Amino acid sequence: MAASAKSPAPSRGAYHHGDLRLALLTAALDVIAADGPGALSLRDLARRAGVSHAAPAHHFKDRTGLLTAIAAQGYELLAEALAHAPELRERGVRYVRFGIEHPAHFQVMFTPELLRTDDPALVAARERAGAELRSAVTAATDGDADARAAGIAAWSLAHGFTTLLLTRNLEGPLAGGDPEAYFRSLTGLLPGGGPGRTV
Amino acid sequence: MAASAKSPAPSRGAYHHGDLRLALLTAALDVIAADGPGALSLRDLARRAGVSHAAPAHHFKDRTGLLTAIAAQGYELLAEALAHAPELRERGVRYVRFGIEHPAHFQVMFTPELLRTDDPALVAARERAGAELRSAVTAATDGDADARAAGIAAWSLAHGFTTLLLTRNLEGPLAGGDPEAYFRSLTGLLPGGGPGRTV
DNA sequence: CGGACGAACTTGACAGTGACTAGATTCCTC
DNA sequence: GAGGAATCTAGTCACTGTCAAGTTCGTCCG
Repeated sequence: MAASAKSPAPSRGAYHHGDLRLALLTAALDVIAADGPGALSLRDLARRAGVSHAAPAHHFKDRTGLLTAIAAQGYELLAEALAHAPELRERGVRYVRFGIEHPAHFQVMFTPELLRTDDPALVAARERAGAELRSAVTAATDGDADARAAGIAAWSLAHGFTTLLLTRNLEGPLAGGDPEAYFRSLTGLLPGGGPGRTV
Repeated sequence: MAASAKSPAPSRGAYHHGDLRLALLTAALDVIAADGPGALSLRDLARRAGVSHAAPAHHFKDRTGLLTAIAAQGYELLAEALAHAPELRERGVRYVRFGIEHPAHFQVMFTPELLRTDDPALVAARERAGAELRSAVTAATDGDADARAAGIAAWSLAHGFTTLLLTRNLEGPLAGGDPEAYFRSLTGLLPGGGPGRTV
């Protein structure tokens, strides 16, 4: 129609749809957040986007490909969220916040049987997020002998809290309160949580 | 659960199969442990047991019914594992051990969208396990004001560690060591871990 | 300017799945 | 023995992912 500039659109060319890949991804996130990865159907996504049932296969080879792309995106978002955080406790809070804001990503990232775990993009993104996690711990413990143990403890605490939260296992105790604030109070029970060691 | 008091046989009557219900459950656990709940197919289970494809429906109404039964059984096993443990740290270790020994149960128990969460048997079993968890915490904190917070911290730590372990996220750090022993060392970072308060 | 090329998408078909129904078989109890 | 419930078979339906072709469009090259 009008614009025939050589600059290819920011997100690939649009043919019948506009940006089908993006539309499929966001629709998939909606479905997963609502009913879990098991409820995901490529045909349903195609229907929502108003394209034919086989169109998704062109962007993601198959169901596993779609989920792998979501996981990779999730690790990138997580790495981004963790970066530039002052110290360990704050990174824990951001870990929890990431789970709350991106429940679909979180769930898919930690369900390995749904993914092509050797996908290069996935491996790279995961490594980036892992580096962020590790740097926070080593900075807090500052070369302590059992820095690794402290890191795993912190990760377990944040991960467990987030998981229990997303599986609706903390609704009674929290009673509608702010999860992040609650988690922040929990971190006081672990060493290295703040600027000064608390143990 | 049509429980007729006259039941003479220990494990229900055997007709064509022997004990189809049990066979289906154990086969399902194998499949889930290997490839996750998404790989579960009633037809496949029937094939493994050597019966027709519709036979499973007579024991479990549908796929969700089977998974709900597994979750309920899981909570019973967990309650049983937690009972009679001396103190909080030991219960945490047993929580981790439960996850290692019953990975399929663990995964299904904490995937609510796969279950009929209002199933009476499931609710009852969950309540039993929850009571065990709570009693361990209150015994350790002994009426402390933030006993609930400590309980959630302990639960988060054990749950997160188990989850990360089962999703193969700790293979690097642990390097084949004993997970239970490793977790036991982590609990030293939390208060109320031993007979005497450590904070 | 026009034709070739390739990417995005459509159409059609296939095997496998879960849910459902009706009917046959076997076992237990009386 | 006969009745009745538990158990299993067989067939159907709508749905799914995947494959193999076609079709339409943008772009580039001669």
